[in-house]
Amino acid sequence: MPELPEVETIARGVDERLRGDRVVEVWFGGHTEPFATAPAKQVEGLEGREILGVRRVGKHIVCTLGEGGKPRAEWIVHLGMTGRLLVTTPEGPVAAHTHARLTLVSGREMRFVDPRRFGRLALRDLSQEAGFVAAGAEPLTITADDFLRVFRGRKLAIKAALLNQTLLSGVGNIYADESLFRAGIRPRRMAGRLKRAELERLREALQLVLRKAIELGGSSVSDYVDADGVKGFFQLEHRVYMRTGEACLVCGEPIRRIALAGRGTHYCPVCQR
DNA sequence: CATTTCACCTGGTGGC
DNA sequence: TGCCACCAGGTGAAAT
Repeated sequence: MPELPEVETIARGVDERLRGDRVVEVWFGGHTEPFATAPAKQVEGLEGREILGVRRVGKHIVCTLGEGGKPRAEWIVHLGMTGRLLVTTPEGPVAAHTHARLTLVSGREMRFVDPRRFGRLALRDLSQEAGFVAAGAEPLTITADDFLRVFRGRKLAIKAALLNQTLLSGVGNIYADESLFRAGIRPRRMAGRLKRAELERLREALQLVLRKAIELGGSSVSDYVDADGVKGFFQLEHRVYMRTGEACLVCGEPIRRIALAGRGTHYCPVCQR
């Protein structure tokens, strides 16, 4: 489900609602896949702690837990393809595939739901480990020079490069396709062969699309919802993603779909060179 | 090393 | 209706 704008929307929503709240009790479901850190260690880091803040790092949601205002641990949630992080009341019906429930002093509850179980939950004990940092550059604020540097010499398709989280952290399939369309660049072009002007167009298109998507609460293609269960609206602004065979909104040519880097990739053969 | 492919899961859709 | 193939917002391990 979630790329940078969706994760940002959820992180902001959880931060607004739960900052200053305190974890009373943690419940975990029986599936093992979501646990990148042993459940017992996660319980230890969470229970009794105050939520000092919640932020997005790449596609990860980082909840800082502490005592007396001092950070002691980070609970890191990655939503995979179908993960949801919801703030609810304990009485609300529990959705299928709920893997974690955190009851809070305020009487609310935070839930992690993920049908496909590609999502991951981890805990970093800040007395033993450093805080979580992204592997790649931040797409929203990367400078023109750094953007050029990221792709220089790369012998892979620009679409594949955009999806590589160690280069940029946060771009996924929707926003890769949408930014390449707006920059007029074919997804298969080799990253290292793009001209300076093309890469600058791409950076501007990417940042525009990401900012606009955050404003609209993300893209709800099938089942994405924010921390309150509310859908986003950026899917109404998609120009190529999941529009295979439909007319290009600029030139009328049918939008094409190819497989690239194992992902469905959508582009206009006329507008993108 | 850099790059590519595929397995990991459930659920929805569309063809027969 | 049932069955099956294929597809889906991601990523890491294995292969090349």
